[in-house]
Amino acid sequence: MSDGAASPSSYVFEQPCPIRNVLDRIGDQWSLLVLQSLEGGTRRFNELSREIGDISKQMLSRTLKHLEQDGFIRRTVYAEVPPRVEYNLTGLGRSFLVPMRDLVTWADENHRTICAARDEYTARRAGA
Amino acid sequence: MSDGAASPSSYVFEQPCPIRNVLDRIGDQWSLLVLQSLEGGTRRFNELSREIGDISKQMLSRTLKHLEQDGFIRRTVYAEVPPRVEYNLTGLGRSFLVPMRDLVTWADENHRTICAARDEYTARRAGA
DNA sequence: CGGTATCCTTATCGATACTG
DNA sequence: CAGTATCGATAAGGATACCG
Repeated sequence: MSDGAASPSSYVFEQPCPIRNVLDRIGDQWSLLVLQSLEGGTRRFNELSREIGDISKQMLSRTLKHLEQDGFIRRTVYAEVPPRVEYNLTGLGRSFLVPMRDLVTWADENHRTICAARDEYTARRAGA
Repeated sequence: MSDGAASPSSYVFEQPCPIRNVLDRIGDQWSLLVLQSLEGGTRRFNELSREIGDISKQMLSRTLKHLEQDGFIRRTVYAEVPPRVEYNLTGLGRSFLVPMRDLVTWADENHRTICAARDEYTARRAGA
């Protein structure tokens, strides 16, 4: 606070906001799942597809491309037949998972409270 | 559920995943902005609208309803003319912002690296 | 195997007119 | 002031055929 820079939260409302720029990317349906999967080690395209389960090839492809583009993951192609492509986390990707894990933990610890709040809200509307 | 159970990340792939259920809600375009704004204290509808700037009335209304429904914020109606409605954070909402702030800080600290990675990716595709 | 291109359906969102 | 209802544009997403 007292150091020169403003706190990060002070400019989340600015129009090209760097924080929103970053968070919007990983806030999508699939990025977190892919990252979690890769945390378990190197994975190939179809391994990821099977592990995540309900993701389409297109979305997996896009998500991987985005993550690679942002430097979260590394894509390695082996000149073999049949072709082999491996994905794994970069240091950046790994470092991202640190604060992310706290948020996941929070969600885990509070989802019951949240569900209860939703039910209560619904009940109030119905009963009122 | 958390006691003695597997780590939260172990069931992010399950179909009705509580973590995704929670994170999908606050991962939208506006929830975080509204929460950040309310962190500054009690706000009224049009105050939020002005502070966030580029949000439509409809989206603000929906976002507020979702956040209220999930127990992140409290909506207080005063029986006055003209009508006055105030929004503020609940304890749950406040507690959510703790891990969220770490993620925002991470995004703030790493957005340059990410932008550089994006540029490099683009350059590689163009130059290759 | 590891994707991309295409088609089509559905969800999202902004603008705005209207209500209490 | 504080929203809700309706409409239309657009983007996201799934299914799948096809390519290297």
